[in-house]
Amino acid sequence: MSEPSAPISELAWRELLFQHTEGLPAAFAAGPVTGYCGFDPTASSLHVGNLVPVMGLVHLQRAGHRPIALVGGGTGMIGDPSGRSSERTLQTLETIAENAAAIRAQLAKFLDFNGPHGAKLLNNADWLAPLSLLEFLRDTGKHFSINYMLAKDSVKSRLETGLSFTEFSYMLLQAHDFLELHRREGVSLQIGGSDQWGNITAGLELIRKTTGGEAHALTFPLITNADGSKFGKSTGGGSVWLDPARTSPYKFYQFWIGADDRDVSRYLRFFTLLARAEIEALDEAVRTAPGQRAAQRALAADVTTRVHGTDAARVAQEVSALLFEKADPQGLSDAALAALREEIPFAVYAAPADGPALSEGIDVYECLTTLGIAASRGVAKRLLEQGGVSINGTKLTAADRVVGAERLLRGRHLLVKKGAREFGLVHVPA
RNA sequence: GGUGAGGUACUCAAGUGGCCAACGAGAACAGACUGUAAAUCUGUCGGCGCAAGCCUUCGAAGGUUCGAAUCCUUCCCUCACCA
Repeated sequence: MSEPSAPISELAWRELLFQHTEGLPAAFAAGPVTGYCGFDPTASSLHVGNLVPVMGLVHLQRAGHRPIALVGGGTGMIGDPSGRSSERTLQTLETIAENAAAIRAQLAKFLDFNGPHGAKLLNNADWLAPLSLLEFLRDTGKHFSINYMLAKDSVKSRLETGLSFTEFSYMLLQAHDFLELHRREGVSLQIGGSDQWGNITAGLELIRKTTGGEAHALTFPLITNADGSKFGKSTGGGSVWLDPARTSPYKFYQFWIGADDRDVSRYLRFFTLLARAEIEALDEAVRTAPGQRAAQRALAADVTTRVHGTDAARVAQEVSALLFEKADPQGLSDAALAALREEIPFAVYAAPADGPALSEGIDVYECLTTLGIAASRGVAKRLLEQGGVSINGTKLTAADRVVGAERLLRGRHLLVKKGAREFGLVHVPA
């Protein structure tokens, strides 16, 4: 690796810099800096909204510094009031431990754990759990005035609606973490979302008071969507998770493909490691040929590959090409066919009692109704008459009510399509 | 509790004895166009049926009639005004 360089300029052009302490550029210039970022184990998976701080750590490492990801197994038991309008529900110890383990595994995909500035994953439960209350009050609490704590935005905004002593104490725990990491690992930088500024600076304060050492803070901007919706929600409204069991790689890929033209340039900067020249070329492509959506494709391919791996990303692309770009279903890979079954309605065909026997062919009405694509046979019929149905990529007419078995795809499958984007997959037993 | 108005298909809303599966608008769906965008234009829009046609619907249940969403009875519900 090259000499540690300041990631400041890199973060700046990527528009990832919200604010940082004054001495940070000098600290970066002086040599490798160890920086950390905390992740709440409130769920068993990270979601795309967590990706900004994750990428922050990645940039730190790429610039020759040493990143530490801290899973909040201890603080997760308390709950950060920052950016929250109401008290958090506490979670059980077991849930938090499980979540922490799952998040660790996801973070491992982004960071390099080998080499002189290899990343490290820590859990603050390791030192917070054994910490005694008296010890905490003497060593940490003593350094903070209530006035100081009340002045923090995270607290101030909650004075009206109410805030428990537990959540009020949160910033001290986070400060304690920072100090602990400063001592154990030589950490001198904490990064996080812009809402973390208050908590981070509490840590700087504690480090300065107890050790006289200098430490720094760096925060990222809040991600916004151009249309005013909340970033990280799928069209259905649910969060987009990194866990493939929660959000399939195909849906994950589609989330990025669907990025608004007005957002895609920023997202490329935030979430990919593409070089500046490449991203600027894609910006240009959005301006000159928005219909190509080259930027969205690049974004989706890059992020999906990093999170789910090359194979899963390829399958997601293949399925997307089939469903949205009229790719030939005959060329579908087995993996894509298997993925498809999970994404679109799937049914096993049974010849209807009053319809054509299986030997005569496959009844299209039956396929449409059992898949739930058409509410009734009458609707199915009208669809066919209007040219709204195609099978394996070929448009059917009113005369094609029964299709021959020779049209089945590998594994005796039939890809049924209604209109532009509603699909179903039928398996026809031999 | 009293008086008045009303309950029609996904929504709004016509229809007051046969021409009503029920005007019209919106939504939705399909086709053309398109960028997995938006707009626009065309078509469809209770079920079964290739069709002729049949079946089930107009708050619910009964009744009158050759025939009812439309008339009568009872019941249920909503809204408005008065107390």
